[in-house]
Amino acid sequence: MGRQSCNLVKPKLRKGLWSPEEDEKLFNYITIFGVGCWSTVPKLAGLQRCGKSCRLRWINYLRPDLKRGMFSQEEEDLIISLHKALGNKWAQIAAQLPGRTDNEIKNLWNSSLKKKLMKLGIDPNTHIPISEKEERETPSLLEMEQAFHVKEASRDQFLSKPIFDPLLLCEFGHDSNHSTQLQQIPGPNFGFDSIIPNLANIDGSMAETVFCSDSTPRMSSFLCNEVGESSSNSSNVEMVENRTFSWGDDKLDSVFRCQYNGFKCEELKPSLWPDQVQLRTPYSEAYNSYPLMSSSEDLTGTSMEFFQ
DNA sequence: AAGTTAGCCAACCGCATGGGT
DNA sequence: GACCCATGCGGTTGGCTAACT
Repeated sequence: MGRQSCNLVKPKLRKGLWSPEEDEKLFNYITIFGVGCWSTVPKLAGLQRCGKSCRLRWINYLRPDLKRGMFSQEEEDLIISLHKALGNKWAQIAAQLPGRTDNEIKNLWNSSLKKKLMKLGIDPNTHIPISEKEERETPSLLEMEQAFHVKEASRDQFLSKPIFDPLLLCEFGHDSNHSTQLQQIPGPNFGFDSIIPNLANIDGSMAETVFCSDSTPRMSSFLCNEVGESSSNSSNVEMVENRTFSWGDDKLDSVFRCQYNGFKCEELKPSLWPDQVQLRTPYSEAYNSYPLMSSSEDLTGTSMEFFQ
């Protein structure tokens, strides 16, 4: 139905943290008269708060049956299994944990449990092991061809062409402070167009909306466009992590990250090298696996090629 | 010591729902 | 059925604090 929030109806109402005096007034009122009509509680209890705020304060903090302190391992396990079954139904989850509030559980989930699961390699949203999930989601070559609209190209042509993803980190150009420099991929030989609309055309040329000069890495061009900047200055692109590749044993163990005006824009996670490379873009929360990648031995000032 | 960053938690906000008129 | 109102729920925000630079 949509209604005005209580503070708009009564603009003089107090907001923010509760003082001990307010807590005492509310606690005394509820212990004497019990929980009834919340909208009348503030007036009767002598509080400059809206009923909604009083209800929340009581439920989340003042209620005498609340359990204080850290969550036990058993409670955490229960929350995880309940979340697996119920999803973000915090009230339903809280109903299974006496003395715990939905808000408390939600906060625990967002600040701690999510990260714990991710560390264990489990997707906190689906509760599926991430490796298994990626396996399910990694497209076949045929799917990739279809997904990227390589309609005219024959399979052989497709395979022979370097695969180009405009968000790949090597597109960020070089960092003079580091020994390894990654520069432009050959322009016209893209195997498929971008997942990003209007960035690269099917023939491999860049879309017209990209305005930065040739000397500017295309990723930053894209980002410049994305944020509607009018300047082609790429100095806003900052390499926040740029460790030297280890190519000697065909193993790549570093992760690159870049920021654009503080916005983390992508990571390249080559843990599956040499069979796959995982890439995260601003458009994908999860890493997507892309098959194969090869490179010339000396990356300095050279291109990287992506092929099957 | 001062500034910055990250984590945590309390509280707010908007929307959905259900009951009463 | 339409409207009003109270309550409940889940997502988000803001502020405090500790850790880090």
